[in-house]
Amino acid sequence: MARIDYKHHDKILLAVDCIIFGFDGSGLKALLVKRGLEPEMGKWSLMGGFANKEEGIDQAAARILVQLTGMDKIYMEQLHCFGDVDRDPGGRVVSIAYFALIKIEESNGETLDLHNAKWFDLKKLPTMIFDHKQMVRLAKERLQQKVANHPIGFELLPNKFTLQQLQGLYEAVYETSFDKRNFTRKILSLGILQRLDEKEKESSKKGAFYYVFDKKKYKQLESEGIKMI
Amino acid sequence: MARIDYKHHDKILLAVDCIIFGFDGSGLKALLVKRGLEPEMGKWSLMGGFANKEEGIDQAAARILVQLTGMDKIYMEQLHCFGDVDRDPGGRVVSIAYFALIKIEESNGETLDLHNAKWFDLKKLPTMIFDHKQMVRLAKERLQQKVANHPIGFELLPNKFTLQQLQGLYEAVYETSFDKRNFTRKILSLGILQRLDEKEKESSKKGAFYYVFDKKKYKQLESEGIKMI
DNA sequence: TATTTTAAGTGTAGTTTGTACATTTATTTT
DNA sequence: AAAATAAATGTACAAACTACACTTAAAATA
Repeated sequence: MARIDYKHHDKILLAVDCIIFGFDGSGLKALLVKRGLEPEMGKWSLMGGFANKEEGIDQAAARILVQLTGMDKIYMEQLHCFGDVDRDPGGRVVSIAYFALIKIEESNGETLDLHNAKWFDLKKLPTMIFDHKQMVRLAKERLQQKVANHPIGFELLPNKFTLQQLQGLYEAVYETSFDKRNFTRKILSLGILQRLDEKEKESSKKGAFYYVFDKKKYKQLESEGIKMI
Repeated sequence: MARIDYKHHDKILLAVDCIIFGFDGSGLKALLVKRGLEPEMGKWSLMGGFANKEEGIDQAAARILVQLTGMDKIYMEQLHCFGDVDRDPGGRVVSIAYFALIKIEESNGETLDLHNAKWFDLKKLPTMIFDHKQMVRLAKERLQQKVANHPIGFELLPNKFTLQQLQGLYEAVYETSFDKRNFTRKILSLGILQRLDEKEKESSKKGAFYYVFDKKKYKQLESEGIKMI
C-alpha cells in the first residue's frame, strides 16, 4: 500500500471551476469572467475559486456559483477533475470542474457586471486561460449526452415555454435541426409536459401554447432517466 | 473573484482510488485490498494512494494500478471526485475515483497476494471503508452506460473469446439475460468482430468459434462511439 | 458404424420506433 | 373580406427491436 500514513504526503491546492450554460433562444451560451489575479489576469476564464478545507467540494462549487450569479437552487453536476501537473502555470492546482444550467433570463445583470462576467456564444468563445476551453468542450459533450436521457433541458428555459423554444434548445445543444412534427410528437408522447391554456403571442398571430415541465409525472415514470431524444 | 492569490489557500490531501473490474465468466468482479493503515486498518478497501505533487492525477491512478496488478496499458478512466468533508475520518482527503477494466486471467496472482487483494463478486461485496461502496456503485452504473455505446467490454475478456462469453459479459454487466439469436445478430452486425478459424472446444462437442475485437474496423466506423447494446 | 448427446448456430413474422414530408388552422393586420 | 403569419397536425415507408424453436457439427457411446 502506498498510503502508509496521512502525514508526510503532499497537500495540493484544490480549485473548483464552473461551466455555466445558458440559452437565450438562439444559441447555447457560456458565462465567463475576467480573471482577477495573476497569472493571466484580465484574460477570460471560467468562474472559479479554491476549495476550503472545511467545506465539501460540491458546497464549494455551489458557493462559487452563488457568488457570481446570486442564484441558488441551480442545476449543477460534477463534470471532471483536471489534474495535469502543468495545467496552471501559477502552481500545482488540481481543478474540479462542474457544469451548471441556468435560466439566463433570471440571472441578475448587475451581479454579473460586478464580476466582469459575460455570456459568450459557445461557438464564438474567446481565448481562455489554462485548460478551460477543454473543460467547456467536455461540458458540452456531457450536456449532449445527459440531455438525451434526462429532463434537464428545462433548466435552461423559462418555467413556461413553447414547443418551438424547446425545440430550439435541443437544436442548439446538438447543433442540428429537427423536423418540427416529429419533434413535437416525440416530446409530447413522453407525457412529461403539461400544456397551459395561455399562449405566447409575440412571435405569431395565432399564438403558441405555453407548456411547463411536469416534474411529478416525470418522477412517476421513472427515476432513472427516460429517453428524451 | 474568490481566487485572490495562490498562497493563503488551503491545501488538501488528494487521494486516488481505483475500482478495478474483472470478469471470470460468471459474474462481474471487483478487486479489493485489505487496508494497511489506520483508520480502518484491515478492512476491505479499494486500492488507493495519495497523489504526489509532481505527478498528474491520471499518472497517479496509473501508478497505483501498476502497484497492485503489475499490469500497465490497462483501460482506465476517471469516474468522479469524492470530496465530502467527513468522508475520511482520518482527515480531510478528497479522493478521485478511477475505474479500470482488466483481463482477470492475465492478472498476476502473486502480485495480488502481496497486497492482500481479492476478487469479490459485485453482488457479494463485503463491508468497505469510507464511501468506497458508493464509489463501486457509481462505477458500475458508469460501466453500464459506457458499455452500451463503446467497445470497452472487450477489455474484460481474453483477446479471443466466443460469442457466448461475450454475451455472458454483457449479461453480467446489466444483470439480465439476452436472447442468444438477437444478441448474436446485433453484435455481429456491428462489423467490429473478426471470426477466427479456431474453435473453443472445452464446453461443447461442436465447438464455438473464437472471435477477436477488430480495433481497426471499429476506428474506421466512428471514433465517437457506436451503439453496442 | 450407427446412435446419442451436447451446445452452437441460424431465420422469420410481428411490433415498435424512427423518418420524411405538406396542408390546414387560428388569429391579427390590412 | 382578404392576406399574412406562424402553429398545429397526419400518413406512409423504412428501420430496428422482440419473441420464439429447429437444425447442425462434432464427440462420445453403444
